[in-house]
Amino acid sequence: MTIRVYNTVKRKKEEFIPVSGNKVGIYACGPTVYDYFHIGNARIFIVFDVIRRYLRWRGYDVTFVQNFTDIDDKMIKRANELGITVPELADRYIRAYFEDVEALGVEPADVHPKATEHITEMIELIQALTEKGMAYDVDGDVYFHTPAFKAYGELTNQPLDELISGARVDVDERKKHPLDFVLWKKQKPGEPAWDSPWGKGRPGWHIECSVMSTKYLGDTLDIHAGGPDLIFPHHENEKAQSEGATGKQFAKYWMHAGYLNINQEKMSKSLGNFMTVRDIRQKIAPEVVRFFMLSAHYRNPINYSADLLQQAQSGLERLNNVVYNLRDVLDKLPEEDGVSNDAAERLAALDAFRDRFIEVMDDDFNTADGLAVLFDIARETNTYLKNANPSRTVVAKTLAFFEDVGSVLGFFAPKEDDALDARVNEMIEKRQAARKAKDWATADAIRDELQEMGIILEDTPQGIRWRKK
RNA sequence: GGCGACAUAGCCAAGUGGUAAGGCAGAGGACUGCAAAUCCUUUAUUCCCCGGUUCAAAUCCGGGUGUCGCCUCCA
Repeated sequence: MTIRVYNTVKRKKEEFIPVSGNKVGIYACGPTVYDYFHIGNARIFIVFDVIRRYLRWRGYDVTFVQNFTDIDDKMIKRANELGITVPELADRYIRAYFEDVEALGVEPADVHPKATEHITEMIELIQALTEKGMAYDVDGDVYFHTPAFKAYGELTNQPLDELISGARVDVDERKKHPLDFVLWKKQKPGEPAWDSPWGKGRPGWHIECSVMSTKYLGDTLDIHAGGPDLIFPHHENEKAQSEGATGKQFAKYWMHAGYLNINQEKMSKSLGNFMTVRDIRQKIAPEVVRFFMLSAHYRNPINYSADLLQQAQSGLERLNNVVYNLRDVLDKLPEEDGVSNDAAERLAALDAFRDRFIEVMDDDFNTADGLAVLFDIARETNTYLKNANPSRTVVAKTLAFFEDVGSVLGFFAPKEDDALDARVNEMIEKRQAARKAKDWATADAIRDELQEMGIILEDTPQGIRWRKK
């Protein structure tokens, strides 16, 4: 069984075969660091974090590159508003990016290149395009000439003239073709600028990604990923620049996630209907946001609402509970193996679940189905844990299974907090004493107090258990 | 105008030819001092509508309806 991936450029699922053996290079367009990112952006980060983890888990040697756009119109405008320099602005929001993304369980990329650190390479690429007659200079601005690239429109699935007819923007008279786009922008007074053969200026948006992707991953990327609103013009333009310059295929697979909607409408900065991860983190565990994103297929649009997040939270709690219970039971189990007579059956079932997980994830990363597999194991595990004498091997292997699959989806990592543990244990002892004396009022008061501390206490047939909310 | 996506129970959602996964919420039961957690049972004769192909369709084809998106910066 091989992995199948939906390729935007082909508009269908294809077998995933990397360009070069076991190595997989993934480039994902990163944020423009002029503000906190919103939960629509977060979906992209989470989705491609899981895809990257999964490919690695399946044995591929993955290099994941995600850039920061740290120079463009929005950066300059925002820096001016805040009265700081563009690099200061970038620094502030790059730091915020890493904080928010860590909370969401997204691993840092292998390389996080910044646009401003690759100006030289961008100039070289623009020069190469100019020499090939695919780009032209008009008074310090350099444009890419779209008709010079025959396959222009392939990714968008639209011929050039159709793209023009729908255009909503006034055409710049200096351009040879309405869809020609800027590679190098002439400096305006007060703007940051770099020297170039065309005078002082700064790079256009699309050229950045062409340079930063191929610099770290080679001329042909295995996967180029990004948000769906980047397909046109950003990715179409990147493709034209890169393939125009190298004559080679730029990306073997183009992957795009679905939108995150709010009130049935795309969440976006320009519509102003966005919520940042920064804000939402105060109210809801970022882990729940992650679970919510993964509970639908990555290419389908999902609608965001407080109610849906609540549903996600309940679902995730169920899974977290079973993992918690496994750890708790394992702690208390004697070293020698229990005598559960269906141990062999349980271990075989675990293997079957693992196969199922791989099967659904191999099919274009179906995390919704992957989670369904976990819910099935959860039910069977909960039943098994009611066993008076569970096998230590079964419990340990089941826990290992959850942690292993969790390492792909980004859940179930153990958390340590010893100081709190001591305090909680003390309170539990007091409560047990009260219960023994049938002093239910005191017992319940202690339980309420723990609840305030974010600790949920349960009296199960197997004994007292507590967990952090 | 062109290109595209989506429509499955109260809600979320998987499933692309073989007779409707999973989760949340609800109901009943078991367990329990209570609560929580957990387990069992239960909730779609049916997958937006109308035609067609087929032994067989939620899945394929044609037509329609509705919602959303891209063709400007956006993930």
